[in-house]
Amino acid sequence: MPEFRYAQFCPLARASEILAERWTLLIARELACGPQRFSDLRRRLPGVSSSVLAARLARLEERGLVARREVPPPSPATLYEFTRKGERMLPVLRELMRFGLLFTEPMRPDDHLEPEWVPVALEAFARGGPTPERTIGIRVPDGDGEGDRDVTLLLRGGPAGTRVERLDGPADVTLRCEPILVLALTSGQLDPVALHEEGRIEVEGDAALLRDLPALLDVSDLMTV
Amino acid sequence: MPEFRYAQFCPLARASEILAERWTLLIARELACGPQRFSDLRRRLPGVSSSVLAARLARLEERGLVARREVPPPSPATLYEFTRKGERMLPVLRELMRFGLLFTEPMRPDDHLEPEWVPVALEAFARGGPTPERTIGIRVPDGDGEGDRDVTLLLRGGPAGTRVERLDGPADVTLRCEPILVLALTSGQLDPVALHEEGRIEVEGDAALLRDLPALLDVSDLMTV
DNA sequence: CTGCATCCGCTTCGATACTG
DNA sequence: CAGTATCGAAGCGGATGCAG
Repeated sequence: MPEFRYAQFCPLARASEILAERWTLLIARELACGPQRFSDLRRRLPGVSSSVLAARLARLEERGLVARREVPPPSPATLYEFTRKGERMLPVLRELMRFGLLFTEPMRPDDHLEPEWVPVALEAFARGGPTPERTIGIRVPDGDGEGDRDVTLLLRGGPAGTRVERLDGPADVTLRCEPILVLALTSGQLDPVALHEEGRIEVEGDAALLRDLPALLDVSDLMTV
Repeated sequence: MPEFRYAQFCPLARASEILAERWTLLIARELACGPQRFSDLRRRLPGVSSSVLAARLARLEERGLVARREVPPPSPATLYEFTRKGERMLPVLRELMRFGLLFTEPMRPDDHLEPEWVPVALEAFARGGPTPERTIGIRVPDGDGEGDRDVTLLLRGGPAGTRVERLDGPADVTLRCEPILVLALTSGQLDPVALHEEGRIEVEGDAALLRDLPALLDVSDLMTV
């Protein structure tokens, strides 16, 4: 299995050899959602071929960025997960997400959208400076087979910036909506009060508090110029 | 000219479509050194074919990330440079450089090393927290045709972190050495006093002050675990 | 079922040659 | 100097096969 190399003594070139191949960064994003099986990854990455996925995982493992863990019976499986070294990719993913906001809209006809991407993305967009002291809960339906488990997160504003916690809990206001609406709401493109009145989102608490969403995140800044 | 697309509504996927192709990130690094001509880029990126370089530049221009500027006679040329939008790539380059440090050593036999990469890399490694209040000058010889112009920079420690200025000026101590030694010196792998005694580096001022280099930068942290 | 390996047709890449 | 043209090689997506 040959591997491409740039003849350059430069950390950027080394990073590009490892990460800048087709699918590799998206595999990393999936692992940032937690350990995944081979078949999970195939389902969550429509279009990837099994041979390429196997090759990428093997390469990441060989580099020490990803480890496999065998889950014993009754439902045996191989889980792929980040090593400590692999977690070093997370800041890279963060900046790529922030950069990519410039090109995210419009949605394209066949675009897939995995609910679990929402918390990972919002972590990347969390504002660093002081933000309004609000706790906003977000739930997006994870409708795999109508099991209707929600992906949940808490956005917690504060003087040291916004923190994202991937769990459910008490909040000043809680929003439940399709993942496709999260970007428009966090950027301020769509008004949560209007959406609530139209019945396109579910809100527990005062929907007007959701107008603070853009203040908690860098989304609107990152989507312009 | 077809373009690859991931069928995913996700900023990371969009960013990967644009940046995670062969050579694109390295082209961006060159533009981070300043405007460049087509032939500059070819020389600084050994191995890139003219057709791929042209295709990448065309794509970056079409995305609004890079602009061309015509320089009028007497020495007419086309310069490629970042747009404001293109400068949004810089944080991505920064994190990739920081990640890539894990895989930078060892140098490979045919590795090229452009002196102008040094200031760009050190900007990426500048420590954010309080650092010793020292000003350290670094000069690396840019021996293109023995013109012996140096690439110069100042590393300025302070309570708000280390700043990197790409210019010459007064410093507590100034180091002049081959670019290949900069990584070993800034990570603390090699001792500047010993190197100075061996005559492998030139120093103006007290060579012992160069032992503060690792404290000004994140290099040693980023190269481990 | 899961976790791949193999084959095939298509796209992309690298090297060289050539042009305004 | 700034690219385009060409062509063999490598990489990729999709389908299929197969062992545990």
